[in-house]
Amino acid sequence: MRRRLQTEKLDQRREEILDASERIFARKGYHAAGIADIADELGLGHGTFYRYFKNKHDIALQVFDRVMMRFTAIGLEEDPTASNSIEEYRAQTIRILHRWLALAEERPHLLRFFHEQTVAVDMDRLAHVIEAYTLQTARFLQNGIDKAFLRADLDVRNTAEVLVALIFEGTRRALGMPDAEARRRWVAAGVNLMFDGIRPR
Amino acid sequence: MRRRLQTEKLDQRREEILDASERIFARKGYHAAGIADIADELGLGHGTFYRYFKNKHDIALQVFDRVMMRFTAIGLEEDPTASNSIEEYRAQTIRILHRWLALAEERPHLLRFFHEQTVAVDMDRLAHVIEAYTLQTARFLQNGIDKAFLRADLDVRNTAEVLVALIFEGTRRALGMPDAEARRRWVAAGVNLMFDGIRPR
Amino acid sequence: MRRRLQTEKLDQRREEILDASERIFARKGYHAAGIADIADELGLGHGTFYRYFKNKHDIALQVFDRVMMRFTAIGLEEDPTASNSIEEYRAQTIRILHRWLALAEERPHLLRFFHEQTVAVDMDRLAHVIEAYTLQTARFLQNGIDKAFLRADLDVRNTAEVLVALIFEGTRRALGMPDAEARRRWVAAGVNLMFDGIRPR
Amino acid sequence: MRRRLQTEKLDQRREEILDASERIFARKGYHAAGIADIADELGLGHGTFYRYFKNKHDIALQVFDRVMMRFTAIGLEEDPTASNSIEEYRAQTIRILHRWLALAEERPHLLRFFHEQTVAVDMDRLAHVIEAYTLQTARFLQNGIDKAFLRADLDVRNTAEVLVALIFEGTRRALGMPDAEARRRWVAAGVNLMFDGIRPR
DNA sequence: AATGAATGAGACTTCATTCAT
DNA sequence: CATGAATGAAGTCTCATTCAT
Repeated sequence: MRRRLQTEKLDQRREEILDASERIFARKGYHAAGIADIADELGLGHGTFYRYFKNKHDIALQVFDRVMMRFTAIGLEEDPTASNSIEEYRAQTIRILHRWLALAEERPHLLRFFHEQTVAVDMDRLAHVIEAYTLQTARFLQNGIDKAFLRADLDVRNTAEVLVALIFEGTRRALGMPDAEARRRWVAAGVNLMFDGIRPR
Repeated sequence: MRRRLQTEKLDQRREEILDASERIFARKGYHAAGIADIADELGLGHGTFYRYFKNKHDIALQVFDRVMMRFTAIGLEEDPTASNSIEEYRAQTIRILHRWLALAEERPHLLRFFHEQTVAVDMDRLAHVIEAYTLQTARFLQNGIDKAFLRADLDVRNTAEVLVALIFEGTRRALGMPDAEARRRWVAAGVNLMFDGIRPR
Repeated sequence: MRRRLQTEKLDQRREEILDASERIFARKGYHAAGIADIADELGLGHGTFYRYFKNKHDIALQVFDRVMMRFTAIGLEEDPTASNSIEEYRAQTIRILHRWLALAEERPHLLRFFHEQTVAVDMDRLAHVIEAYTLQTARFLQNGIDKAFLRADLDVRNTAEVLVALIFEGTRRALGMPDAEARRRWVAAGVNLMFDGIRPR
Repeated sequence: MRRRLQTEKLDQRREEILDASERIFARKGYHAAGIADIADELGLGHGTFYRYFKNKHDIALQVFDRVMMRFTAIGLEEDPTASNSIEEYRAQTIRILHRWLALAEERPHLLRFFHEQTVAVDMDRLAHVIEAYTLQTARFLQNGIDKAFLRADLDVRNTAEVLVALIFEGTRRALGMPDAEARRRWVAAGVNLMFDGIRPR
């Protein structure tokens, strides 16, 4: 029991360091961020790091993973078979995107990781996250085809990839936008394109 | 004439260094790349750089600009008012995308710059390129609306942004693909989404 | 208390580095002296410097200031109004000069700073020290005139400057002399000149 | 004869480079001055130097020697035995000092060499010049003693050294002064001190 | 004889990591 | 466990000097 408390305390400190690193990495980028910066952010000695993380790259990796997990959770917690009509799927899509936006608005620095930290961490790591997201998106599309509310001739795999690309790059842009209203219009334009394309009906 | 030859030779050396730097930066990223790496690539002394470029950042900037220019040229050399029907526009779009792919296939490392060098060079520089591309895309869309072969209710500005996001992120993915055939399928899926969306007609 | 001890230790190390730098700068001059030389002198890693001093120029400045302070202290700690007769002033002058000599003999490298480090550090810094010394000397002269043991027609300001020039340049020469006896004769010749000139009485 | 012309032309170029180097060294100091600066000053390629001078240090040495020679000439061209009275010697002294000032005023950069280039060139070289000057000054003093217009108990050698120190350091100061009038007053104060000291008669 | 492109030794500086306290 | 002083590898940049043209 004593041991358990000890461990919890350690885990808490570990978490604090991860939080601080997340902020610092987002603010300055991997290379410009120094271990000292993170230490200062917490008022710790920088030697203390090395009790919790092997080295700078190790911290970066874990920060990256944690950020990724937050975003992937949003997509993965939706049931790909829940929608039974195009309207439901459209609503579900918008719901997911708005959750992304909400997370990004709440923690504006998070999204920098998708794109700027790619060099620092394993390229493979990001590829893995993207693959998971693509598969999930494909499940949504397949569900629509099965239930005949999406075009039967859809190239599921590639279209899923296109959509994921759109989501990732889109959210990056979203952060540069001045206000929530602009972001919502952007999402609307994206969803319209996704569902109806640019050709007149 | 003597002077002219001299200058040409210098320009050639300058070009060689830019070429080598492009390769090295693409291979290792800005931070990991050392001046020495670039020097070795050419079999030159590293001091030679500083006869042609002020410092490391200066080289990075110029490499970045050169790469950008190649890609932007592709989009900007097409006439946004050339298409008079949806079929023509579709063909034009596919033509542009295939030119991007061709360039990317020919020089596989180029596209890394769009996304990984953003920290190294001015963020503004990339923003500027993207803005130019977005405006050009908007012209294409407006042309289609004017000639009634695109949906009249299109949010031109935001849709243009969405499409540019799609192109930039899409081409990045394209590089990770195994073969040209896969890339072509990806482009097809993208173009289909762009023109017709996922809803059945 | 713990903190206090820590700080003292740091200050001590800072002082050691200043001492070593003083020796090295005096031995080789600012430009020829490398950070590595100073590090070696102390058996430290050269990185250790940068924990105590911003950069090479910063060290030079502080060494220079410290050396200056030692010499200026000698002149400034005497009371310019203490002497009431020419004999007393002569004695006071000799006392000051012998203190300079003693300091120079004790630390033979110190005086090089007055003349050889001028380029490295701010020219203004030396000018400031000299001005302070000149003013102090002028006070001595004025005291003598007021008490009528010095010539009434003395150009106080300019004569003070001449004397300071003599002291500074003179002490530099003193260092090149073989023995203490030679130095004392030099000082005697200087003081004789100062008080009585070369014209017979 | 052809050979002679050739040689003259070379000597002329050599002289030009020495002139330019003198200006540049005086302006920036030995270390900060680059071979390129001197080359630019003349509109020459910097490789051309190495046809005339072995290396940077070699140029510095020769520039230094040339500058020294100009100043020493002033003192050495006067006859130490010419004066037969204290008034004549005083006039002679003032004449020499005013020639120094005139040279310094005409070429304001020259005097920097006495003091700031000491590190760059051999310390011995300057010592040699100073020794020559001291000997000459001693001859003047001895002449005065022999002819009984100077104090018989003068320590000739040391007083000569003191006077030379005064001249060298004094002229340095003179350069920092705002106008010719200020310089003249300084010289007057110096000469008064030299002849009569500060004690009232 | 003149040039200036190329060179590389050498100097400075940073910062991730270690380890004695 | 925490600390932060010490370290030195690694990287950038300068500039005197050489040498092919």
